[in-house]
Amino acid sequence: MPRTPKVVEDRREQIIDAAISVFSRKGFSRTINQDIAREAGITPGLIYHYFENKDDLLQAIVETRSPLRLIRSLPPQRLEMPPDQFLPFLIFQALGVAESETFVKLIRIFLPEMLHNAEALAPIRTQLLSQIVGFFTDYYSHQRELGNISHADPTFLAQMTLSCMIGFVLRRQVVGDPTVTHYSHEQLARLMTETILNGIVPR
Amino acid sequence: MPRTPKVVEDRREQIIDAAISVFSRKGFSRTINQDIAREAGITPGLIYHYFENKDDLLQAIVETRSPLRLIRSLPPQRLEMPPDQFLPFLIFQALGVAESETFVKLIRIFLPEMLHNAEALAPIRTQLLSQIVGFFTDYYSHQRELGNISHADPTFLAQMTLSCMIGFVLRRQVVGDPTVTHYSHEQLARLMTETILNGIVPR
Amino acid sequence: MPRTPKVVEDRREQIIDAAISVFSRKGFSRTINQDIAREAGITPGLIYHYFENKDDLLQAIVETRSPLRLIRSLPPQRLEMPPDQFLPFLIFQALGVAESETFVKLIRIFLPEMLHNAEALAPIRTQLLSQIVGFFTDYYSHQRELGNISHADPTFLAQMTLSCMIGFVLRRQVVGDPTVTHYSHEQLARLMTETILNGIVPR
Amino acid sequence: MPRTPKVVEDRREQIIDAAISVFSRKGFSRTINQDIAREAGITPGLIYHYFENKDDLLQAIVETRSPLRLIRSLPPQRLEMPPDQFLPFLIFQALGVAESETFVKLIRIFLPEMLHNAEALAPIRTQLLSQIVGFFTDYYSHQRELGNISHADPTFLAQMTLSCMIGFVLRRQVVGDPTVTHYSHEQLARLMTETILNGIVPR
DNA sequence: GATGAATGAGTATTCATTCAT
DNA sequence: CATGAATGAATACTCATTCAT
Repeated sequence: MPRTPKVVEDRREQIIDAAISVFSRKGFSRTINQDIAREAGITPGLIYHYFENKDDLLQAIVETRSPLRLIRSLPPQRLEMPPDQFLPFLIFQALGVAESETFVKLIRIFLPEMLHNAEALAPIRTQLLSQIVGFFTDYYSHQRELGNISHADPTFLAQMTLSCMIGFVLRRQVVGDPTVTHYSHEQLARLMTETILNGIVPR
Repeated sequence: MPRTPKVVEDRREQIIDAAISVFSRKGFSRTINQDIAREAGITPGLIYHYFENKDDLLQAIVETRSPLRLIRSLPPQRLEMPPDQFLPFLIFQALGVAESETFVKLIRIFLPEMLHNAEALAPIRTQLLSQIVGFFTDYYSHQRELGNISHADPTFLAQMTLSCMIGFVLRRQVVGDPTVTHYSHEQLARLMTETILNGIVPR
Repeated sequence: MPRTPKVVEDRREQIIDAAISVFSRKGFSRTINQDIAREAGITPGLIYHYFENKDDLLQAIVETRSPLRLIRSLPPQRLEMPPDQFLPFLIFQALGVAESETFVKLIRIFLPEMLHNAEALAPIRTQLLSQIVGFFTDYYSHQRELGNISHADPTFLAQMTLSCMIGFVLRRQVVGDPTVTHYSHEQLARLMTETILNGIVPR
Repeated sequence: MPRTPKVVEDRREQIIDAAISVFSRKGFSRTINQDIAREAGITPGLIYHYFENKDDLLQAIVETRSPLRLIRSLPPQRLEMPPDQFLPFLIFQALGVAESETFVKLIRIFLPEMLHNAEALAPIRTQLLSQIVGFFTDYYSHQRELGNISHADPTFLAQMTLSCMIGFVLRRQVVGDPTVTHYSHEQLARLMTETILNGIVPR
């Protein structure tokens, strides 16, 4: 069995992992190749054996570590579950992914680059979020047909659910807002669900 | 009164404004002093008459253009208004500020720097958001006492309202998510309010 | 009177002169910026104040030191002189230019680059030589009309005269062929003229 | 007889041929070992089994592909032929060699290196040209004794004939001068001979 | 013999910062 | 105040060469 391809892949992976760590810590621009090489335990020249240049390395991160595939882990068979059961479960799961060490690293890399290096990260902008919105919209539409929810506009409801989670994750993991870091995932899932379901007007 | 100090102030302001424009467009690291000078219509050397160095210029932006003061525009006298009147008004106002050209520029500068240049932006993290959360908490607490809302935890409700708005603004202005950019501020204010007030469970 | 433009021009010229010296000695590829800077008595970074990059510096040499203008020094009023007077004079003058220190330096730079960096030196290839050929053709045509020469094809005669001089200069200055370096310009002019005029067949 | 040495020779030849192709196209300095390896269908490391380093490979080209041996193809037995028969034949033959694909490649390699990498190519400079000059000198001297030519200085006549051919070849193959590329070898041989024989003064 | 991953010295280029004018 | 030439340290990237496999 061939050994060479395996080695190549491993070293490439290793450099990508090292780059993710350093980029997420110092940012893409502030990271020098020596940082990546040190983290990967290699010399800087070797990076260019596997990648055209620094931008290509970033691109490789986007392509091989893209959170796009995470979407596929969303459970389509649960569309039948009513919101009071499904939302806590889904939010809890989603927070688990979005606040995992790996995912947070990627956010810390992609978010700034999305702002000032737009073209490199177009797929994330255009695909990732619209997939998630689509998933939520499908769920809410289905539940509305079942009579389980009353909301007039499933698409906006999807947008709002997603925005709300993004807002929390951003403040907790990116901004480091000290006023929201103390909630557990369980608490967040329960409190968000409750609010979304019942609203705030007394019944 | 001497004229010179005034001129100095003006020139400082002019450089700060130029820096905000360029930083927000290209990012702090990718901006070179020549960019700022060109935008300000001066030469690079002159920047060093008014600022110690590039970091000091960023610091000056934080100090003189901090959105902290925007909070003071929040209308404390309206605490008595019931949520169905106050929320649409407040959200509409908040979106007007948060999605104003000036504010968006600052977000585009501060968000990445907050991630990878933490110390420089500590005040924003620690003060700005907690003030807003405080404002919302006060409002919701008061309304709860008035019996206008039923929510058990005014603080979490404040957190969620804020996260939701942040999520929307981030996707619209920073990520450029094409699935949410078509809503008008009026629509967003109305739809968000409706959802927050009534929830999604049929009554 | 403004001083700045003058200084800028001088420094640019100085760098170009330094580059010509080093390029002609070591060749373009083998010359590092530190060589040029040392020769010019500056630091390498300053080169980039005046030139985009190394190729741009070569381009500047082509444009500002091009031997194209030397052609204009060819004496058009002498077209009437018969070949036995004109050729020795012209060849002597041409050798004086072509074997001047300045011109030889340029040949040593341009000849290799013409081979392997073609696009940068297109003007020299397409303009310089055709101008010279044109000059000779005009002269020989005119002399033929005057009955002073019998050659059937003035254009080929022009080509041959030029090729002959180029061949001598190449061997003397570029190849360093030891078998031709001992001729003086006067000797070369006299011997070449004699051969061109009379040929080698006994009359 | 062992087979291995033969293979070694073949592989060496193959690398030399590849190097000649790439060097002549891109120049020695601009060629990287990967270029040579690709052209030869091998990997870069293998080059170092057959050559010490890049310079050694150039040296091997000089030694094994030197055009010095081409001289031996010059027809010594024809010294008796009068110039009006011999010159057209000789020039035609010489052009055929000098403008052959192989020879032109070598010129394109050696000419630049001769300028900026002098020591490596000393033999070519000192031997090749003096052999050719010697051949011509012998011929012209002999013909002068036979009374077939009147020229006073056979050595200079040899120099001039050679320079003239070199000038043509240089302009056609190296400089790419568009004003001389249209002549056929036959035309060149005939026109040059005619001019050398008769000169341009009417008889 | 052959590979190609790995090294490390070298080099072009960038750019914040200084400072003489 | 203002300029912009000048510096020099940093840094991305290249490539000849080595060597374990």
